[in-house]
Amino acid sequence: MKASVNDRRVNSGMADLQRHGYRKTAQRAVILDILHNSRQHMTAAQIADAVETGEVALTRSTVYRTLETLVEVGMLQASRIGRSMYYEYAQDRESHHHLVCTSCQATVHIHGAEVDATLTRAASRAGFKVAEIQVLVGGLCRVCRQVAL
Amino acid sequence: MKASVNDRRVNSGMADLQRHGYRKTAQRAVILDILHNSRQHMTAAQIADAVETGEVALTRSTVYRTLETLVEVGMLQASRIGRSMYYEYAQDRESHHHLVCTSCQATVHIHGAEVDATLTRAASRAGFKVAEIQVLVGGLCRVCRQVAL
DNA sequence: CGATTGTTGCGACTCAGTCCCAACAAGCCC
DNA sequence: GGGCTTGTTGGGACTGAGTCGCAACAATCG
Repeated sequence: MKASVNDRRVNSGMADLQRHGYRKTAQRAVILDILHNSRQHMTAAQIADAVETGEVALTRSTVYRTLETLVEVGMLQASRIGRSMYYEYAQDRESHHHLVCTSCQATVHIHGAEVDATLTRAASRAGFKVAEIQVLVGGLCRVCRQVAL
Repeated sequence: MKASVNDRRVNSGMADLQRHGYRKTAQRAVILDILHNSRQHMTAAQIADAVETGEVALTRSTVYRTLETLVEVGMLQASRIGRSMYYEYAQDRESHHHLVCTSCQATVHIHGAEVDATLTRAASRAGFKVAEIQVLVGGLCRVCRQVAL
């Protein structure tokens, strides 16, 4: 099926796109929609799968390119976990990091402000101007710790 | 050329291997040697290239497997930067994180203790038992900042 | 509505690993 | 020192996660 901007699902506030000189397209709306509704981070592959079950089809390259531009305009946040990037809808623009259970993959957010400040301080002592901070904590969640006993 | 444990280069202190029930092999010695001499972290691919210029040849799978076991016995430290893992000789066992220049790829270490403590505290509040912490700070190094002006 | 130019689809390609299995070689015992 | 056992390696196929080039398409502007 061909995608069109006139789909119902669109209008989730894609004005940010236009402000950055990008066009509003059905594909961008669909991906934003999926991430917005899922309320959790997803890989490009998961998003592609989610799209397939919908009424609009988009290719892998489009998924990747779209995610990139949506991150650029600030509508999505990206973070790397292991070999793949995960994307989530940028609700609160506040910095957060991820805590991932190595056993069940459960993920929780932790506030990033304090860690970010410490890292930024250390970086400037080394003469660096920080552009991005990636933090990932792996471990056993409460439930998996119980099971492991 | 066939590799043998009788090569000169071996004996860099592979006792750790045996303590963990692993055998001493020429391949393990070569990789350890390269990382020890390079004094910087390298990807599996870089290590494979470095090996090729030497007198012993080892395959890609061996490089990956060897890196894995050397990390396991604590002789190497691994950290992910972008899509690939980097390995470095574990000299000081003290925790450190990486600061990478997004322009020239220069990398410097920063002490990890403080950040690790903050993250560990946050994690236990969330019920997690921390197993590993990955931190990566990207930015512009002093030199590249000058150039960018 | 028509022209312009940003976007998408498609397929080929790369990079970073991972996996399997037969050949090989450390380490142990005699 | 010579076998035997079993851990290790080589070689090659395979996978996951992207990336790239280009022609077809569609949002936006006038």
